[in-house]
Amino acid sequence: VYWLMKSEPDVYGIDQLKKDGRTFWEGVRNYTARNWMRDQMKVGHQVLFYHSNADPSGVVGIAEIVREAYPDPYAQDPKSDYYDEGAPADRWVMVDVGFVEKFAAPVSLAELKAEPALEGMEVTKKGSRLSVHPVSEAHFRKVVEMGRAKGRPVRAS
DNA sequence: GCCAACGTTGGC
DNA sequence: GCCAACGTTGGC
Repeated sequence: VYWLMKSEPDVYGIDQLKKDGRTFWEGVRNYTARNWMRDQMKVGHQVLFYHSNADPSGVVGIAEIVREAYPDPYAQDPKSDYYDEGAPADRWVMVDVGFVEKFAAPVSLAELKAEPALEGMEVTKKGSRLSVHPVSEAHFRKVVEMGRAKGRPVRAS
Protein backbone atom coordinates (compact mmCIF):
# COMPACT_ATOMS: atom_id res chain seq x y z
CA VAL A 1 0.00 0.00 0.00
CA TYR A 2 1.20 3.49 -0.85
CA TRP A 3 0.18 6.69 0.91
CA LEU A 4 0.10 10.44 0.69
CA MET A 5 0.56 12.51 3.83
CA LYS A 6 0.13 16.26 3.98
CA SER A 7 1.97 18.70 6.14
CA GLU A 8 2.31 22.45 6.13
CA PRO A 9 5.99 23.26 5.65
CA ASP A 10 5.72 26.03 8.25
CA VAL A 11 4.69 23.39 10.77
CA TYR A 12 6.79 20.42 9.69
CA GLY A 13 8.32 20.21 6.23
CA ILE A 14 10.47 17.77 4.29
CA ASP A 15 13.66 19.59 5.27
CA GLN A 16 12.90 19.05 8.92
CA LEU A 17 12.22 15.37 8.27
CA LYS A 18 15.48 15.09 6.36
CA LYS A 19 17.29 16.63 9.31
CA ASP A 20 15.50 14.51 11.91
CA GLY A 21 15.69 11.26 9.94
CA ARG A 22 12.39 10.18 11.42
CA THR A 23 9.51 11.68 13.33
CA PHE A 24 6.14 10.85 14.88
CA TRP A 25 3.09 11.95 12.96
CA GLU A 26 0.97 13.38 15.74
CA GLY A 27 -2.24 15.36 15.59
CA VAL A 28 -4.41 13.52 13.07
CA ARG A 29 -7.95 14.22 14.30
CA ASN A 30 -10.07 12.93 11.47
CA TYR A 31 -11.71 9.53 11.74
CA THR A 32 -11.21 8.50 8.13
CA ALA A 33 -7.51 9.32 8.26
CA ARG A 34 -7.27 7.69 11.69
CA ASN A 35 -8.81 4.48 10.39
CA TRP A 36 -6.35 4.25 7.53
CA MET A 37 -3.41 4.82 9.84
CA ARG A 38 -4.68 2.44 12.49
CA ASP A 39 -5.91 -0.36 10.26
CA GLN A 40 -3.89 -0.28 7.06
CA MET A 41 -0.49 1.35 7.53
CA LYS A 42 2.39 -1.07 7.89
CA VAL A 43 6.10 -0.66 8.41
CA GLY A 44 7.85 -0.25 5.07
CA HIS A 45 4.96 1.38 3.23
CA GLN A 46 6.10 4.26 1.06
CA VAL A 47 4.60 7.73 1.42
CA LEU A 48 4.38 10.74 -0.88
CA PHE A 49 5.23 13.70 1.33
CA TYR A 50 2.98 16.63 0.38
CA HIS A 51 3.32 20.27 1.36
CA SER A 52 -0.01 22.06 1.76
CA ASN A 53 -0.43 25.82 2.14
CA ALA A 54 2.94 26.10 0.43
CA ASP A 55 4.39 27.90 -2.54
CA PRO A 56 3.90 25.85 -4.50
CA SER A 57 1.85 23.17 -2.80
CA GLY A 58 2.83 19.75 -4.05
CA VAL A 59 4.71 16.52 -3.49
CA VAL A 60 8.21 17.26 -2.25
CA GLY A 61 9.63 13.81 -1.63
CA ILE A 62 9.23 10.32 -0.24
CA ALA A 63 8.94 9.04 3.31
CA GLU A 64 8.21 5.60 4.71
CA ILE A 65 6.35 4.15 7.65
CA VAL A 66 8.82 3.05 10.32
CA ARG A 67 6.41 2.36 13.19
CA GLU A 68 2.79 1.28 13.08
CA ALA A 69 -0.06 3.06 14.84
CA TYR A 70 0.11 3.65 18.58
CA PRO A 71 -1.80 6.02 20.86
CA ASP A 72 -1.18 9.74 20.30
CA PRO A 73 -0.36 11.17 23.74
CA TYR A 74 -1.04 14.74 22.59
CA ALA A 75 -4.76 13.95 22.61
CA GLN A 76 -4.45 13.60 26.39
CA ASP A 77 -2.39 16.74 26.96
CA PRO A 78 -4.49 19.81 27.88
CA LYS A 79 -1.64 22.09 26.86
CA SER A 80 -1.45 20.67 23.35
CA ASP A 81 -3.18 22.13 20.31
CA TYR A 82 -4.17 18.55 19.59
CA TYR A 83 -5.88 17.98 22.94
CA ASP A 84 -9.22 16.19 22.70
CA GLU A 85 -10.96 16.64 26.02
CA GLY A 86 -12.53 13.47 27.29
CA ALA A 87 -11.19 11.29 24.51
CA PRO A 88 -10.23 7.76 25.52
CA ALA A 89 -6.49 7.14 25.21
CA ASP A 90 -6.98 4.82 22.26
CA ARG A 91 -9.18 7.13 20.19
CA TRP A 92 -6.37 8.86 18.30
CA VAL A 93 -3.23 7.25 17.01
CA MET A 94 -0.01 8.28 15.37
CA VAL A 95 2.64 6.52 13.30
CA ASP A 96 6.33 7.18 12.88
CA VAL A 97 7.70 8.09 9.47
CA GLY A 98 11.26 8.10 8.19
CA PHE A 99 12.95 10.20 5.54
CA VAL A 100 13.63 8.48 2.22
CA GLU A 101 14.27 11.15 -0.37
CA LYS A 102 13.67 14.77 -1.24
CA PHE A 103 13.06 15.74 -4.86
CA ALA A 104 15.25 18.40 -6.42
CA ALA A 105 12.07 20.47 -6.76
CA PRO A 106 8.42 19.98 -5.77
CA VAL A 107 5.98 18.31 -8.13
CA SER A 108 3.37 21.03 -7.87
CA LEU A 109 -0.34 20.48 -7.56
CA ALA A 110 -0.75 22.16 -10.95
CA GLU A 111 1.59 19.59 -12.50
CA LEU A 112 -0.23 16.74 -10.79
CA LYS A 113 -3.55 18.00 -12.13
CA ALA A 114 -2.12 18.42 -15.64
CA GLU A 115 -0.76 14.85 -15.87
CA PRO A 116 -3.29 12.55 -17.56
CA ALA A 117 -1.79 9.46 -15.92
CA LEU A 118 -2.78 10.86 -12.52
CA GLU A 119 -6.45 11.27 -13.34
CA GLY A 120 -8.56 10.46 -10.28
CA MET A 121 -5.72 10.91 -7.80
CA GLU A 122 -7.28 12.08 -4.54
CA VAL A 123 -5.16 15.14 -4.01
CA THR A 124 -6.02 16.54 -7.46
CA LYS A 125 -9.74 16.56 -6.67
CA LYS A 126 -11.51 19.71 -5.66
CA GLY A 127 -12.18 19.92 -1.95
CA SER A 128 -9.71 17.14 -1.09
CA ARG A 129 -8.89 17.77 2.56
CA LEU A 130 -7.92 14.39 3.95
CA SER A 131 -4.40 14.67 5.33
CA VAL A 132 -3.66 10.94 5.15
CA HIS A 133 -4.94 8.70 2.38
CA PRO A 134 -3.86 5.84 0.12
CA VAL A 135 -2.46 6.31 -3.38
CA SER A 136 -2.49 3.67 -6.11
CA GLU A 137 0.81 2.06 -7.02
CA ALA A 138 0.58 3.44 -10.56
CA HIS A 139 0.02 6.96 -9.27
CA PHE A 140 2.80 6.62 -6.72
CA ARG A 141 5.27 5.49 -9.38
CA LYS A 142 4.25 8.25 -11.76
CA VAL A 143 4.68 10.98 -9.15
CA VAL A 144 8.09 9.62 -8.17
CA GLU A 145 9.08 9.58 -11.83
CA MET A 146 8.00 13.23 -12.13
CA GLY A 147 9.90 14.13 -8.98
CA ARG A 148 13.11 12.46 -10.11
CA ALA A 149 12.84 14.20 -13.46
CA LYS A 150 13.36 17.45 -11.55
CA GLY A 151 16.99 16.59 -10.96
CA ARG A 152 19.06 14.48 -8.64
CA PRO A 153 17.13 13.82 -5.43
CA VAL A 154 18.66 13.95 -1.98
CA ARG A 155 18.48 10.51 -0.38
CA ALA A 156 18.68 9.27 3.16
CA SER A 157 22.18 8.13 4.01
C1' DG B 1 -7.86 37.42 2.71
C1' DC B 2 -11.52 34.99 0.39
C1' DC B 3 -14.28 31.23 -0.16
C1' DA B 4 -15.63 26.36 -1.47
C1' DA B 5 -15.75 21.93 0.38
C1' DC B 6 -16.05 19.01 3.97
C1' DG B 7 -16.54 16.99 8.82
C1' DT B 8 -18.54 17.58 13.27
C1' DT B 9 -21.81 19.23 16.60
C1' DG B 10 -26.06 19.87 18.60
C1' DG B 11 -31.04 21.25 18.54
C1' DC B 12 -35.19 19.31 17.57
C1' DG C 1 -32.23 10.63 12.36
C1' DC C 2 -32.33 15.05 10.02
C1' DC C 3 -30.12 19.14 8.98
C1' DA C 4 -28.51 23.91 9.96
C1' DA C 5 -24.73 26.06 12.02
C1' DC C 6 -20.17 26.13 12.80
C1' DG C 7 -15.13 25.26 12.50
C1' DT C 8 -11.36 23.75 9.68
C1' DT C 9 -8.73 22.81 5.54
C1' DG C 10 -6.39 24.37 1.84
C1' DG C 11 -6.23 26.32 -2.96
C1' DC C 12 -6.00 30.52 -5.05
